[in-house]
Amino acid sequence: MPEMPEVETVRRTVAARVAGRRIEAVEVRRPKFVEPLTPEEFAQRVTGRRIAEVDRRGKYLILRLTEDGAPGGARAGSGGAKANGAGAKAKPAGEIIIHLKMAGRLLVCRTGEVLEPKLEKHTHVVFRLEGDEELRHIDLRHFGRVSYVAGARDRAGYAAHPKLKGLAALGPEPLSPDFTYEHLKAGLARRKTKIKPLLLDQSFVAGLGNIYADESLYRARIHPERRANELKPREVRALFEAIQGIIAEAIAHRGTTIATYVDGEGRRGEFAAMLLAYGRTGEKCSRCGTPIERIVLGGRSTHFCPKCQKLPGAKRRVAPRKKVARTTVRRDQKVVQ
DNA sequence: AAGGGCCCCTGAAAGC
DNA sequence: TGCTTTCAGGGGCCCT
Repeated sequence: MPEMPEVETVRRTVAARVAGRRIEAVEVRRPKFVEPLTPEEFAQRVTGRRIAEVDRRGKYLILRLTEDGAPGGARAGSGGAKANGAGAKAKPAGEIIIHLKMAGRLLVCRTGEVLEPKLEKHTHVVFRLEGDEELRHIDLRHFGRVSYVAGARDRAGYAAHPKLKGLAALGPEPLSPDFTYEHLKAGLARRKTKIKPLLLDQSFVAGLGNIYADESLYRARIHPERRANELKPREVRALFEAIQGIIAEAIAHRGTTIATYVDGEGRRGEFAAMLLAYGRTGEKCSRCGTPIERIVLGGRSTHFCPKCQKLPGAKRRVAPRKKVARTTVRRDQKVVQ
């Protein structure tokens, strides 16, 4: 299930293969994927354009197109797509925006290459490129979307598209300079919701999905049902570092393959072996040996260590009244002053 | 604002 | 063995 590290891995592998190349033809096999455009409208807008670069925001992939004026320039080496555009100053001509949802793939294939039947059956959009290769959107679950926006590429432009409200509302990238400890602290303080569902909220932080939310909380030793605004500064700090650490490590390992995920060249990710909580129900916690538990939060399976990730309040059922009262008073006085 | 439920959709796994 | 049911999951959307 592609989350940010998987989508970033797809971005890198796809960019290295398609950046700078012209789209010769488009085949839309399932019209619903390009809605609200019709297959004809979608093909007409995209055909003949050049893929200047492949970008990413959260879990969205963005193919930036230019008019096919200048030759594609450098064939985007290992450095990725962003370095492109130094030579040719072609005009921006719109963007193809792809969300893989949970089972989507973006594969670079030779033109006409026949894949296994299951993949052929669920190939929904094919971009035929110059140079005898094609970029295929394959989705076993049919949840994904391929959208087109003209020029704009700003939040307002995305917000106007019926399928891109989420992109328009994305929060900061976890590895970007916008995502700071202070930002996280302030954001958490404003919310009373449980921390796990909040981490899945793409407008809060972009790119975390079920796997990395669980892993981040596990690493930070925070129970998934803790209220966001009740986390202590130490815990917020730990969470901040856990999120950045996990995401960076997962990208370095080219993502996590549980079932179907592969990158733009069909390779699996290697991070699954390093997961310590997600999918490890009943297995021993790597820190304390307690069996990992699974609960459901906001409709998502959630994995955690009940000993390392405690829920305060659940166990101090018989607190000595005197002490509690005194502590409260003291705290109140401090706050008032 | 929070949270529950539903929906999209298919394949795998579990149940019978 | 084979058929049927359940579940998983990203994220939008509606309702309370």
